Amino acid sequence: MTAPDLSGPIEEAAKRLLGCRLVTDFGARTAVVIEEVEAYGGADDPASHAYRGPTVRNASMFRPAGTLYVYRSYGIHWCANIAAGAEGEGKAVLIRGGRVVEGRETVERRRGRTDHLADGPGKLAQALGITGEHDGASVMSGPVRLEPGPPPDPASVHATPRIGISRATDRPWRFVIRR
DNA sequence: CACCTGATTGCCT
DNA sequence: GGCAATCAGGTGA
Repeated sequence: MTAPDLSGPIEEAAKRLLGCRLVTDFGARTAVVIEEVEAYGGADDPASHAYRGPTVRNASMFRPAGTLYVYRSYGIHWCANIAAGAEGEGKAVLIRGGRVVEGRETVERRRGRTDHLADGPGKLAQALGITGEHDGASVMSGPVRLEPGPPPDPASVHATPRIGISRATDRPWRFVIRR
């Protein structure tokens, strides 16, 4: 059991995160199995926050693979990414959705509901208690941990265009596990 | 089910 | 000043 390989093409790194677990332990241990991700490139990807180079906000994207990049979306939600590729490239994988497998009661309390607990990037971050204070942490050793899991059946992995973006909409860089 | 809208904050143009 | 990698609740078919 070793952490997934996040080097190489960003789409491959993204697919390798499917089936892995994202785990936090803030008061109680909570975990999701990652079932939906999106790949974001660096200077070559107009849809990426890293497209125009490093800024204070996106600095974590340019750090070594495995660095958390947490940003605020629409002024309300937190969204969690994992930097990938080589240091300085600005590539990252947005963790868009997952299935709660540990700490369900804690998650339900954080989410304020018992359904749709982590089926969206903002919901997943809230479910695990991930906020901007975790930006820049390592998922190998920090408070938000990436743990390996059984990879999904390749036949169940579907590629679609990315959601909610207006540029580079032709790239099928969203990957979901469907049965 | 599809579609629409309000909430709310920080970044870049 | 405009817009954004969203969510939740509403309406109507």
